Order: sequence, then C-alpha cells, then structure tokens
Amino acid sequence: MIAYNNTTYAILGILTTECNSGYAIKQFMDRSLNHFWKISYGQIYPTLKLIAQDGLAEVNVSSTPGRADKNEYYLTPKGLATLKEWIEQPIDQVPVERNEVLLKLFFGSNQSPEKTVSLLQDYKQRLVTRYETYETIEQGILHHDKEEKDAMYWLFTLDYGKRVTEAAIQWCEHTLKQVKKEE
Amino acid sequence: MIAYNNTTYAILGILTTECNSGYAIKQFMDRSLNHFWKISYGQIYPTLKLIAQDGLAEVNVSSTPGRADKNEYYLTPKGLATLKEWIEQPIDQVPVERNEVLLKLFFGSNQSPEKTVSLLQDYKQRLVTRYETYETIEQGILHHDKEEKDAMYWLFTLDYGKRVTEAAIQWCEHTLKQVKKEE
DNA sequence: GCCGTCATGTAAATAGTTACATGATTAA
DNA sequence: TTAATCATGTAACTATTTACATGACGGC
Repeated sequence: MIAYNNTTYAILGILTTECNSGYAIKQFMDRSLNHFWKISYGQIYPTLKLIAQDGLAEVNVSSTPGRADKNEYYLTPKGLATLKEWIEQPIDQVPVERNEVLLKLFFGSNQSPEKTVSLLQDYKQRLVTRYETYETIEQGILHHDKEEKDAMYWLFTLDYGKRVTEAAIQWCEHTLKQVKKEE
Repeated sequence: MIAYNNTTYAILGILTTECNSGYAIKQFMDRSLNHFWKISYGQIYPTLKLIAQDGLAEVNVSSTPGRADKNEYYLTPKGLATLKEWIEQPIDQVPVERNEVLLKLFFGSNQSPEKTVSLLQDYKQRLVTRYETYETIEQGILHHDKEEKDAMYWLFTLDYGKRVTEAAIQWCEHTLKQVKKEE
C-alpha cells in the first residue's frame, strides 16, 4: 500500500463524517481540528483530486440550480481500509514543535528584561484566549453532538489542548516572576 | 530592514555564542534548541551564505594544517542590530502545533479501543523519555554553565518543555483510563 | 581496514501557504 | 451596493528534509 502524508489521512478521516466537499472539509477543520492540524485550500483541493485518482474516494457532482456545482467525495472500501491501516500504525517519532516565543526567550540576554516581560505577557494573553476557545468548543460538543459516535474522541483532543495550554500559562506566570526580579 | 525567517534569526542568535561555523551551529542546536527549533545542514549552510552576503556576518576561513578548512562567521554590528530588532518584535501569532497522535485519536472511532490504548501507551513512553532528556540537559547546565550569561534563559525554555511534557503525560494517563472503560 | 568525528556543500523532492481568479446568492 | 457565504481551483513562492558527494584524521 502506498504511503500518503498525514494531511491526506486527515482528509480521509474527515470524509468518514458528514463532510464530503472541499469547502465542507475546510469548515470542519477550522472548527475542530484547528488546534492540532490546520490546512489551506491550496492543499485540500489537489489532495482530494489525488484521493479520487487513487480510488480512495468516488466523486459525485451535485448540481443545485442557482448554486455552484459541488464535488462530493465518498470514501470507497479501499479508502476506508487505507485510513484504518494508518490509524493503527504507531507514530514513528514525536516531532519537534517549533516555538517562536521560546526561540526569542532563548536569546533573551541580548535584550532588556522589560522587553522579555512584554514578550511573556503577550504570550500568556494569547494562551488564555486559546484556552477559552477550547472551553467554548467543548461546551458546543457537550450540548450538540453528544450522540455523535466521534464525540468522545473529539473531547479527548480538546482535553489535551486545555491541559497543555494551562501548563504553558502557568509557566508564563512563573517565568514572569523570575524575569521581573532581574529588572 | 529586510525580514528574514525565524531559522535565520535562530542562526544569528547562535552566532552571539562561541559557535561560529556551520558544523558548530548544528552541534549546538542538537544539544540545546532541539526541543523547540531543529534544522538540518541543508538549511544552515545556504543561510550562512545569505547572512554573509547581506553583511550580517563576516567570514573568516581558518586553516588548521591537516584539517578541513573551517568557515568562521562573526556577527557584524548590523547583524547584531537585526537580531535585536527581531527579538523585540512581539510574535504575530502562536502557530498550530501539529500532533499526529491527536490526529489518529480524533478518528479513533474507526478503530478498536485496544489499538487506541497502544497508541496512547506508546506516546506516553516517548514523552517520559523526552522528560528525562530535559532533566539531563538541565543538570548539565546547572553544573557546567552556571556563569554563562545565557544560562538563565536556557533554563526557562527547559522548564517550559518539562511542564508541557508533564501535562501531556498526565493527559495520557487520564485518557488511557477512559479508553480502557470502553473495552 | 573501518568507524567516528570534523567539515562543507548541493540537488531533488516534499510540504505548505498566499495570492490570485471566478462567479452566484442572500441579507443588510 | 456591499459584504458574507458558498464553491473550486491554480501558480508562485517559501520552507525544509533527505540523500548524496567529498575528504582528512585518529583510534581500535
């Protein structure tokens, strides 16, 4: 079996839900996978083409009068098998998560402590906002998608986001105290 | 002033330390920035060339008899100014950290709970190993680089890594319990 | 004689974003 | 009339990794 990249598998995965067009996939991603997998149309449309070409999905052009044509993709048994095989494979390595704030902080001795304080305060603020977004999405799932077969798994990934973000916020607070001592 | 990418700034930053050749930069990165910024030779050498071209660093070819020539780069005042300016800029957005484990977990309903348990156990193991690596590096800095002007900042970034990794490990344990109930 | 370390570099492939192009409908 | 939503797509650019090529030294 051919190996695809993770973005292709992400799209195959979304095709197991109600979403079946490029546009719908993007919508779905922006609302739910956004915190750990994000892609642009520039990747979605060519990937869908490839998926269809390789027989992992079948295309159906749906025409609604007075609406642009919509290409609907439906997973074939081969497509579902390819997805399942990938899910079962253990990941080969945990990738390095690039962090621009840490990169700037690492070279912080070339800067005044006050500027470092600003950097950290700004970062903390963004993390707090992110945390609140997670909570909002979580509430949405709890209220509207409780019967959805995937709901439990969606909540797991959100819980991850919340826990890791909370740890990062606490680190900000702790580090801010340390840096302020240097002023 | 021209805008460079973060990788270029990372290299400029490393040039403020004792490291001044492509090879030394790679060594340094692998030992210290590795957990939040990783680059390959394929990026380092071309970037160093660009940095020199733009007058951000000067090159000095050091020849030791019976050794390959070494290109030593030294930051110019312009290079240092460029670095400082970048450090001071607030980051424009916190990027999405891609996570293959979360991606597989998100589509977990297409798989048996036992397989999900394996996925999480494997992930947890890798995170524990990572945590231990951070502790080792931390001890190294505390014992060997205490007088180093950058040591405090290096420890801050390690603390971040430890806290976030610990939160992820705890999430694994918590989620494993939940998934096991489904079996 | 082989392996690890020191040392520099390029070419090809892959991955991904951004900007652009198009065009219809609906609601304010 | 203007903005938002629906809908698809491509071209150019940027970023990055991987694989390859080269070669000397020192220790086992």
